[in-house]
Amino acid sequence: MEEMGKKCDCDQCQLKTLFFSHIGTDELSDICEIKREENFAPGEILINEGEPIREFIYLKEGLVKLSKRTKNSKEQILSFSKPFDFVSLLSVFSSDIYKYSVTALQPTTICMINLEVVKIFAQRNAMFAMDLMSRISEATDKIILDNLEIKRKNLKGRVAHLLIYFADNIFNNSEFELPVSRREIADYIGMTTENVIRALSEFRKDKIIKIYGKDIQVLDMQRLEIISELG
Amino acid sequence: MEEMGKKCDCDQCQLKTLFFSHIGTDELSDICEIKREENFAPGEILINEGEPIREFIYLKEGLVKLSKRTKNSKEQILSFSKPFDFVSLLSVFSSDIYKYSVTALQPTTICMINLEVVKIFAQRNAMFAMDLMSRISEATDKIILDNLEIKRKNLKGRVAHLLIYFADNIFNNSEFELPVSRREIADYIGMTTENVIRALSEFRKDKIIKIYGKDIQVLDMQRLEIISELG
DNA sequence: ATTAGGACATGATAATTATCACACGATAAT
DNA sequence: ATTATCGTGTGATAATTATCATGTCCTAAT
Repeated sequence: MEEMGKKCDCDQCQLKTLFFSHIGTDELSDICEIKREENFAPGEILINEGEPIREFIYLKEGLVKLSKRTKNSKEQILSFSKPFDFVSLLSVFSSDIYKYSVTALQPTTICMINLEVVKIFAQRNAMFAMDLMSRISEATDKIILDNLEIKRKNLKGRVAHLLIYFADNIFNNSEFELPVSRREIADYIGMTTENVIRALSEFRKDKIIKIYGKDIQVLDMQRLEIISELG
Repeated sequence: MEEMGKKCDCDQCQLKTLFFSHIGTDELSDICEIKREENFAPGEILINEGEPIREFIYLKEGLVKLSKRTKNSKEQILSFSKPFDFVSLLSVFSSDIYKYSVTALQPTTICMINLEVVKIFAQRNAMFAMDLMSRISEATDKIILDNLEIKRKNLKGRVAHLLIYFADNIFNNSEFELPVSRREIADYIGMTTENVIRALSEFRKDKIIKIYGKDIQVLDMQRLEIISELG
């Protein structure tokens, strides 16, 4: 968790157009002055469930998991998020404490702005507020739709779904390094670790994927898609 | 689906304070002029998945289900909503077509306002926009949290969870008439109809509930809660 | 160097859930 | 009146998933 960025490069920020598109250049430099950038190594916790929400946070770079702890302290994973799928947005306007934890899975950079400042901006600039709303809706809609998809599949279908998700949405490559453990996959799809491992092993035996530890190579995407669809 | 309400009684509306609290009396009478009220009988469809979103809709009275159709045309139920848990909000700002269907389970009254008008209000009145955001976040947070709860439970725990939900959140009574079929319960908790029936039968045999068709009487709420928690 | 713990892996067995078959009553359609 | 359909209900059996046991490999801690 290392402090960064004194210089104001917000106008260079790739994310600027995404949800600051309705903020003028002068206002943007104001934001630039007060924003803070932070880096997190894989495994580091960005946000801890139960903490008060003080900052508005968005993902600039990296990959994170959103999770929640059950009463018997097991972890349930809600979603994985990359830049543009926002993070702190979820509970920001419905609660004053975080309902979910956020943990880095890959080296991650976030940008933080004091929440009160964002609220003032939103009150002054309705188009900005509308943009925020769209982002909230999109992020939560994704989570809800994805969870529905997973719910209707069986073990193999769920694991296939996840592999396709990483290949197509996160890495844009049929070969990638799993950024999560087998247990995390289990916590996400709602099955046991053993069964996740078994499903992966079967995919390997059926020559649908190759496995070298965390490295996955999808050999037969078509079959994986069929399994995800019918499973 | 019967047209209603010419007279402007928005200032009498119980919901007014909830999300129109930042709209002045003069603006409110403008809204009142353009709003439309509609009634739906149980089983009638308020919103059909795939339809364009033209109206901003909120529940004034009644009970609805939010659902989505899978590719093999099975129904998945996302949530049940009563007034204050908003409805059309979900996809309103993230898409221009509805991603979910909404169906009345009990006699239901909705209030509709042209979406463009609402957007103009939101742009003019930032506090109103902030209120809207809170509502969206709350509604979606509820769905996400509830689905997580269900995910970690087994068959009996899920059925118990649903019974408690109806008793405590919808009817405020340990005795109530199920507003849904056994199949709809199954579509909600992600199990088969037969197993939902079996779970209910077992609760009956164990004297935890009484069943007269759709009428349910919870005899032992404590035991039901234990089942919901541990199940 | 040794120990402890965690991630990955596999097999055996138990528990849970789905599927199929059948039945009955109510209701809608003709 | 009769057929068809749907919701409810139960039992038998099959399929799926969880649990428990065990082992290996790797890494962190001492």
